Amino acid sequence: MSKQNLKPPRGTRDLYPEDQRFREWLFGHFREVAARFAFEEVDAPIVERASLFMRKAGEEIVDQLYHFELHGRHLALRPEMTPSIARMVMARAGGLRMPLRWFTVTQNWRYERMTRGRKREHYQWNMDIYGEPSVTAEAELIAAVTTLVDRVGLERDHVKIRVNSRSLLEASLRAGVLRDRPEVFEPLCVVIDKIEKIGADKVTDMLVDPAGAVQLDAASARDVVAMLEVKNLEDAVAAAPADSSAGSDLLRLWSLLSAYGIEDRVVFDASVVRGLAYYTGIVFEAFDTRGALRSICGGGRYDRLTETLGGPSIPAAGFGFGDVVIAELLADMNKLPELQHPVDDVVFAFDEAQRAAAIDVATRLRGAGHRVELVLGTPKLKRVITDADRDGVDTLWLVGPDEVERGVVKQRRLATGEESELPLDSFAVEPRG
RNA sequence: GUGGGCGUAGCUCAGUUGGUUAGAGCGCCGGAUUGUGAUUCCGGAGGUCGCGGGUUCGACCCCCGUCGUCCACCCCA
Repeated sequence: MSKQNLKPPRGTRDLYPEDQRFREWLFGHFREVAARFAFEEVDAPIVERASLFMRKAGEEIVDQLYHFELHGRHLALRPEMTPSIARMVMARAGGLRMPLRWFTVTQNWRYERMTRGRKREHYQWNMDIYGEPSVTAEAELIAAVTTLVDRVGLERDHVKIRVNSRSLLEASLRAGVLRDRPEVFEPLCVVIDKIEKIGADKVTDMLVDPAGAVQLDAASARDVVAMLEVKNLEDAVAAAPADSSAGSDLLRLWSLLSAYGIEDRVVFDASVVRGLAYYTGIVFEAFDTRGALRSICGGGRYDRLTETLGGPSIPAAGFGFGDVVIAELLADMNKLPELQHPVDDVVFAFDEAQRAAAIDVATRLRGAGHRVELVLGTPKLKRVITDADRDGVDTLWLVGPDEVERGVVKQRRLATGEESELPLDSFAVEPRG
């Protein structure tokens, strides 16, 4: 046997019990929030036809796909969940009661460079609404995000959500600088998505760049960048063309968010456009207010995706919420939960002669829904108690020679040290779970 | 992709200006008389110094490559 590298591949993670406990805790909150909003969970294969992801996104995404040819088929690990959901909706579009609310918690893969908060595999919570054209859908989605933020223990001012409308921007540009070239709207969004990181001057340069995809004149580029710097909803709405509903949609959204009581948790930001090509309307992203981390989640309206995939036109909105950035934020804020190995009862036979009796006790407890650790060897009692205490065990069942001879089992409550003896063959068990 | 930092015990790290048997704290295992949780004390296991080459009488240390990781830039959810 030659030596081999036993580390997990770059950008992937092993999850030890303490890691997995955290993940299950987080996923539990994802699922519970989704349930409270009456979303149903769905799933899809982690391997899809590569074309599902390449169709709209272009070559850069292709480079980030984990993809391979097998028996002449071009397959890929899913980099995001949205196309799979769209595919599933399209397949049953005629029979689904709209609007439908679906959520997923899935592992996604992207072959790309790693930085803080970005790995090659990560889990993502997606919530999607299909068949609802009004911003009541976006409002519900944003409310779900804030509910999750609260549930995991973050403070109200740790996270805020930036909101913009791509259709507002698009309407303004089509009435102006893009009047004759509507097709450059998407590349323009890709450029201005960077404004937070590279600054207004560089974005202006890129918009003007004669070798670039947009090629505006200098004055138009400055106008566009000036539009993005609007941080005030009223100013943005006032600047919107009269023939667009984008302004009134934004106002409606704000009034809905106010009804949810979360108006203070969203900020209008005209520079938020999101990087994905399929967004068409409201877009939003959650960020930590210190500005130290990447976006915590992102989403928006994507009314044309099903059409783009060759299906019927179905309005849709949704978001993806990753497990990596939220974990880093919780760590930074010192809000990581302390999670124990969940054990309710420990059953201990002092000696192998009491093994059968101990197994019987454990089996009856397990039958009543208890999580029971049966001590497998015969360590010292002191050790058993110390370990059980550290795991937060509720009850220790002591099955010794003395007890068995008298037909009893000794029950010790770890929290109080209180002990009592119960009949071995007929003790009552409180149901749990 | 470019530049830089790092990689020594399960974890966090020291260390040797190149020189016999590589260290600490925490953790883990065992013990401090007979069946009860703390503290303390004692003892123990565990490392081919990321991996592979090279230089050297001799490499954990120097050089090259490689893998992993972090940061910045780049790119992008």
